[in-house]
Amino acid sequence: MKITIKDVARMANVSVSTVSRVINNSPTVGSDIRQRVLDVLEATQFRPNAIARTLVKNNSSLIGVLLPEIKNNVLDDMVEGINQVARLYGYDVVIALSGGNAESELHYYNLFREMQASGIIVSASGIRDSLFELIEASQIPCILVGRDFREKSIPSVHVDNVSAAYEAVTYLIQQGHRDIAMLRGAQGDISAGNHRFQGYEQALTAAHLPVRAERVLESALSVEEGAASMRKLYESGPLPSAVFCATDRIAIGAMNFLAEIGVKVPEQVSFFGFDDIDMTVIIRPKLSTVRYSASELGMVAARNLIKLIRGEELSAFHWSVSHQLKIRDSIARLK
Amino acid sequence: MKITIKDVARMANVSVSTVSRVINNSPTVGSDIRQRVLDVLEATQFRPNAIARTLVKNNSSLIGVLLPEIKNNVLDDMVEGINQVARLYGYDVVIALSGGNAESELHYYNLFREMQASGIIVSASGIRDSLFELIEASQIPCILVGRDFREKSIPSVHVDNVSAAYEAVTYLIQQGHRDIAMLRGAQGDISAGNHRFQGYEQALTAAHLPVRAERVLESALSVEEGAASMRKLYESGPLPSAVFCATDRIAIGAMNFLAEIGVKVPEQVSFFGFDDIDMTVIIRPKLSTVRYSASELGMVAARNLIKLIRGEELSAFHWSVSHQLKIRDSIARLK
DNA sequence: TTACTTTCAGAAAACCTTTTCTGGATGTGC
DNA sequence: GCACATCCAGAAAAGGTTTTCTGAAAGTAA
Repeated sequence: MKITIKDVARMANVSVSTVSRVINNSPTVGSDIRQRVLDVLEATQFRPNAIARTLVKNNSSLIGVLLPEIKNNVLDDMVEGINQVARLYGYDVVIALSGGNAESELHYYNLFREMQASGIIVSASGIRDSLFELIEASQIPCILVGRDFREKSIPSVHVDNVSAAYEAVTYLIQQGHRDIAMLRGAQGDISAGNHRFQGYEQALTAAHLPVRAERVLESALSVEEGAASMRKLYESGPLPSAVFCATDRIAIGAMNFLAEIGVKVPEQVSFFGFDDIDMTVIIRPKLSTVRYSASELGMVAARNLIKLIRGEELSAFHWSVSHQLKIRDSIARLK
Repeated sequence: MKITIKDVARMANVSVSTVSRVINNSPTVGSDIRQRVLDVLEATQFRPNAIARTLVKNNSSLIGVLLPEIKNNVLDDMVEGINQVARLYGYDVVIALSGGNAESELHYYNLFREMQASGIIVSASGIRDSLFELIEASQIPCILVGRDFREKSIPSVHVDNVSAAYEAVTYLIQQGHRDIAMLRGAQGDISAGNHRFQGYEQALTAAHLPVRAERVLESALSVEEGAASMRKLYESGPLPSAVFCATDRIAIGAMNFLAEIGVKVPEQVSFFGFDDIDMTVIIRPKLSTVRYSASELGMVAARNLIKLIRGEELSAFHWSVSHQLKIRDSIARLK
């Protein structure tokens, strides 16, 4: 049998209202009675039913975070950032994992809605249009993370993927590379990959280099898929002099494949990654990559979501987080 | 203004009870009226308030998962496993991240309690005694994962860390190693590390080898800490011929440190890891390690938690999940 | 037709809090 | 001693849903 506020009231010989007032630190209760209630509270280890409280207050103080998966190393830091500012403002954050599955995605988004979450943060890699429509239709505060959605009607925070990719590829060009391939994310699935591809395109074009379709391969984000894509590239003709990868994991898989067949990095092929996960400095050669702060991503998202919840004015509708190139050992300078 | 079941009832010209019955597929409503309600439901996109429902049903169908962090690669697979069976049985799973912080740990555990979660799964690495007492005191179904708690009163599922470590270290001994160091997790913090250390001790003792305190170093679970511990070991005297590490991440960090100072693995020092994360086959030499199925861990936990929730008889109180040695290139055979 | 059962929808209670409203007791100013 | 304000605690309403209870209408058997 679960203990309720009624039980506490009975045991302390006061009304339920009084108990509630003590729990919520209302000053309008005498110190002797307050102490009596406090004692019972302590003795019973009573925790108020948040469900009932949310119902009457019509406010859950809950922020839902919807992620596709967590293997992706950057998400841990991001959630950490969200947690940090959310807790500061008195919100709790709970996470749901969609497994990258459209049905799950909708299910958990709706769960957050039904749980009366105050707001929702959606990690946008892999997000489907169906979820989009739902977000736009429902009036619950929501922020997208990790994907550049300048064109859309939902506020978002992201790395400026286009610029970052542009800078990375331009660096490769400056090092003398002319035949630069790209291992991008799957076309429809991850929009960050799309934007990184745009940056790649723009950099080549700006340098009057051709963008050749056979030099651009799709790959899922995993190490294994990176290796598979690299194999395809290898088998399809002469090796490019450099490869720009949509994520570090793809790059690591690709480099590993080359190592196994005896191709030397960076002597024969140079590599550029994206994300700066911890393994970039473990593998040999150390991977050059684009670094950004995932926790900052989370903090900006949480901060603005809370503004949205409170009905405050937003300073902007889309924010980006700074990035920088980390040049390490995976790039050869061509004369 | 939020739309409620009352609004739907009014619009369909029926009572709220009838709407509720339609939503919950009660057969006791005529087909013409049902259709009328269904139409309004469709038109309004109404979602019942889960908060109110939980309050009256006294059943949330929610499983809370409390994790220290998610950078640890195995947790993703574990949650995947939990999700899979939970959804099968009609439960939703939400995750909270404690950041390995005692206060957060209690906070989120209590949040799950207050949210009337049907059950809770706690990933036990890093768990504090305060949380323990709380779990034992509250009568809400709970299962511990990832740590061997045979001695405790809370049901748990885990890898048999003692045996697995015993087998790994015994393998090293069979390969001719006599001076085997261990990089274990921090003493109090991670109990899996404790049990893995026990296995290490037992294997040495069984082979009549001494367990020398200066050969056992504590290390947090990260790559960076693994490197730091290895540096300490290196500076404290002659190198051991083999190192058994409590996790792959520690091993990877340690091996990387040796690579940087020019010590050859496995020629000069052999390595054994634990977890079989994806990077074990990427680094050179490929790391020998202990493999187990994290998703199985999650599935067993979820399955038994649901039994507990339903009040069914448990087949056991502690379960273990199978493991196997993955022998790769990080171990030299000594003559 | 009568008496009875069956079908189906509405009324109302219940779930557990918070909060407004009410009113009794006490204190204050004249 | 009276009018009034102040303080504090209890009563009750509210929040949105589910479910039991009730009862009207329709159907069935004699």
